[in-house]
Amino acid sequence: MNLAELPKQYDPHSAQSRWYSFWLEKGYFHADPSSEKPPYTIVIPPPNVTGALHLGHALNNTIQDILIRWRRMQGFDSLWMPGTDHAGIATQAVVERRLREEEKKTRHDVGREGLVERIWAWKDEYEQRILGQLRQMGCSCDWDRTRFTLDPVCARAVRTTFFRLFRADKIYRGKRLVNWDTQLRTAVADDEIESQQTAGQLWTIRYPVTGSMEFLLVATTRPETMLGDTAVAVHPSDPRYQHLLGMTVTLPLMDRPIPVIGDAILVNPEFGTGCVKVTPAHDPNDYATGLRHNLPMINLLNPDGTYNENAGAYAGLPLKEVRKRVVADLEAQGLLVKVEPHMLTIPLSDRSKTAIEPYLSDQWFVRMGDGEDGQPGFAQSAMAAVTSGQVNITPERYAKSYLDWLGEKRDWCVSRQLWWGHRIPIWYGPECEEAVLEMAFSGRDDVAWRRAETGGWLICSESDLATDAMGEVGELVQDPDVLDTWFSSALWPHSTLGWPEPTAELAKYYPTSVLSTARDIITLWVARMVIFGQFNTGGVPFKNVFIHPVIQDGNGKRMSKTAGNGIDPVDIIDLYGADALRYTLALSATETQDLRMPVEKTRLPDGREVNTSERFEQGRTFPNKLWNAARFALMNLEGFDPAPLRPEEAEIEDRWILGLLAQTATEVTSDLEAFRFADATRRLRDFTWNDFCDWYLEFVKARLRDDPSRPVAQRVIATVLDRLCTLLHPVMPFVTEQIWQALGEVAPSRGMPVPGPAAESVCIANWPELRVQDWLDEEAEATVGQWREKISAIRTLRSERNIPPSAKISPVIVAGGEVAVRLLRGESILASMTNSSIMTITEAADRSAESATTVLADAEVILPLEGLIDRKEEAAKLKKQLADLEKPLAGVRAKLANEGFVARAPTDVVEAQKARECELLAQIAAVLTLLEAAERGS
RNA sequence: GGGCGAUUAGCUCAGUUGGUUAGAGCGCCUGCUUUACACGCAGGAUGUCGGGGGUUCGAGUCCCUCAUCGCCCACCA
Repeated sequence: MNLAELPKQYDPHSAQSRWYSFWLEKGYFHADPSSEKPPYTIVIPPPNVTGALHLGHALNNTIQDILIRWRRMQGFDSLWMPGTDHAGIATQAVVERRLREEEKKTRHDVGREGLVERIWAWKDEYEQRILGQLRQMGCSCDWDRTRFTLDPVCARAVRTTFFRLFRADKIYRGKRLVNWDTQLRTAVADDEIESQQTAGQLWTIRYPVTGSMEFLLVATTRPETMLGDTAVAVHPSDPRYQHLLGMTVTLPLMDRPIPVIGDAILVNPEFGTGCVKVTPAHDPNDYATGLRHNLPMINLLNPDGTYNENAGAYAGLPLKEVRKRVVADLEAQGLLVKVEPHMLTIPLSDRSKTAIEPYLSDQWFVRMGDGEDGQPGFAQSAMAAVTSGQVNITPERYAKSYLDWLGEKRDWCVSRQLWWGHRIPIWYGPECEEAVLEMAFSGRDDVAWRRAETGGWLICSESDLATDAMGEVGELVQDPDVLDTWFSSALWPHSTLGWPEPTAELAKYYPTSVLSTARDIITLWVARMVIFGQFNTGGVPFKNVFIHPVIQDGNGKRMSKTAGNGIDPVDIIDLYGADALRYTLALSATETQDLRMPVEKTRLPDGREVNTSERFEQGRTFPNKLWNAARFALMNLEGFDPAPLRPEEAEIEDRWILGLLAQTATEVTSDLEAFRFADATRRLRDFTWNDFCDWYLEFVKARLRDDPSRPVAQRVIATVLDRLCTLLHPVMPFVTEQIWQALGEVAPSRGMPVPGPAAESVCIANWPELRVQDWLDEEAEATVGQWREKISAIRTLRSERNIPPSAKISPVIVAGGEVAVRLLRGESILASMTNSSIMTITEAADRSAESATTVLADAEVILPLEGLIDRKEEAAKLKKQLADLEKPLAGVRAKLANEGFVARAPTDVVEAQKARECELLAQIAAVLTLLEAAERGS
């Protein structure tokens, strides 16, 4: 092995570029539906093409790559389907913003085609960037299959789905109160809204009772909406207003009579005046009230947020201006009673950050509820998928939010008044007899129609219809709206596999194995994938859902670009390498719902100041540790001879490390099966660092120099390193490949009990399936445990007495019977690991000599230090040992003195306490003897 | 208002079904360029397990309650 190739410090960047292209060349990431191997599939949650990947993506993709690489090594035909999401409103919003800022233009200036063209250009740029970042992270996606939610394959799936929904009457058009974004001029989903606490005002207005001197007082936070009031509601049993029920009040400013109605749902008689103005077209509660009482619904708003002709004198004015004037006019007429400060939460659009207006408009909805025939609807079936266990959610608690949300069975508004997205495949046809349609589309099973509520026809088609498809009868006009982004996202697990075509991919890889995502889209995305998966394919889209934690900064705040507390995964890769990023994230992926990363600033080599977190340091040190363990191995593998060796034929420390390796491999496998990424990673770290490096490699150093058992040690080292590379590869693909390749040069054939040729890449090496019972060795475990304990005791004595590391001493271990037998085999090991000249293990020793002593449970460790120690100090130390032993003894005795404990605790627990008592007493006796000797001597 | 989660060492977190003296990493202190690694080695210090109550022979762990923080949902005339 050329040591020049093995620098002391591992260089992650050269390994990254070298091995990623190697993997691509070899085609390891490509899944093959014709292969005999069983499938293992993950579809990537497609990142939005709005921008670059953030740390949350890095975490999620690390998790997915761990699973995919692990299963690939286990012999599965692993498919990780990559792709990106067009993210309708989000992407259009950023491109529109840029248009405004850079060219001072609106989307109307550039037109529909012009805008969409610009968004495609944006998409191309960001898609490349995102996919590039995934590659930088080492993600083993099947790039040949990369999809985009707006590409022809996905578009086909969207069309077909919409058409089938339409035909099955699962989708309908209706006027509903929606959340309207007046800036983007589109409906937005409930989930695309965030609430903001604001200091507002509460206006109390006087409504004169028609034909009377009486007034009703109503309070409102939005006085401008009064123009659209169509009733005033009181509680039906409120004694104050009984006499007014059925009468009318005159709506000020509009001079319109509106009824006084009784409504027990809307009105809380305890609150305010007990009178509520009802504006059905501009408030969700009022809308419901309007439906209950069959009230007129007066829409005051134009799509752009100005008031329309229904607002009378206020028509054409923007909403804020209307408010000002309405308040002023009311005040002028003496109808404004008071204005009070009032805290309220206003809904803001996620994308444009402008206030959302409830707005009555025509939209498309997917029916979620059960059918009139009693057949379970979409929501019900999707709930059943989880309650029946067809879909498993981890951690379990998240099943609740899924079920709660679906339980509401709210219809899903799928239309958006945007230009970027899948155009709704609906054409509005002229009023005519149905026979005309049958004629026009005879013989076509890809066209379906339904009467529109507003007259004419709604015609749905899987393929585009020409405007003149109905000839002279009239023009067809396509619905200008597009579908909610989540419509295409909901199809992702099957659309990416080619549905509705009966592809080999669909047959083999569907349903997918795991979906990994964050909890905020359990409802938006996960639930809807189940719904459309069931509708289109008759089966669930995935067997497991893993919900990973959300990354926050050190103060528990969400990371965000605007707050400046975000960590860019690419910066972390630049600083520490991809393996470091992945390792740290894997180590952090516990079952908690939040994951905190204290953020700090640092400077990159190129001088740029970026955010990082000290937590990534461990991602830097661990690969380096592994790298150096490998260097040590490679330096010592000269003359490596790959002969067969059974664990039981090896030395005691060999048997110990091999047993531990087998146990670790088994535990790591079950951790991964249960999505316990942090446990798996921590276990591997501990084994590598605390067992293999700290102890095993130190144990065998002497053997590797000149010892007949050198070849055996070499075989063990090669085996452990080989298996460690495979176990760690899913977490740290680059450093493990680098080591694997280097190891291949000196030990192309390796392994135990019978060596075999190593795979050409650790990517495709076999995952360790070590039968623990074949490798575990209790005797070795006990013996090495003894060694470790004694070595630590000697080291502590040396350190406490300030014995320089260079000073050779000759410790004595006084141990009885069985313990001594076990220790004897390790005399040389103990000596070399404590820098001792001679190690004496005996059953008796002279306690009067000048020495430092520690009393262990089964032995005394004596450091003869003639002339080097202060007897008084030694006596003090012994007294401290005594105190340290008496404290637990008191505890044990208190327990044993407790009759309840002795009577009720399990026998083994009581016995353990008794044994502990004996042990402590023996230790105390030994310390007392030493103490006497010490005091006599001084 | 409803739900979920968190609260353990200075920081970030583990702590399986209750059972010896509560752990790790980082940070801190002491010593070491010991031939793989100073991104390292050896040793060390540091905890009223958020407060209170309860169940139990025994509680970081189970129950109740309060407090603080975070997230989600709903509502706010």
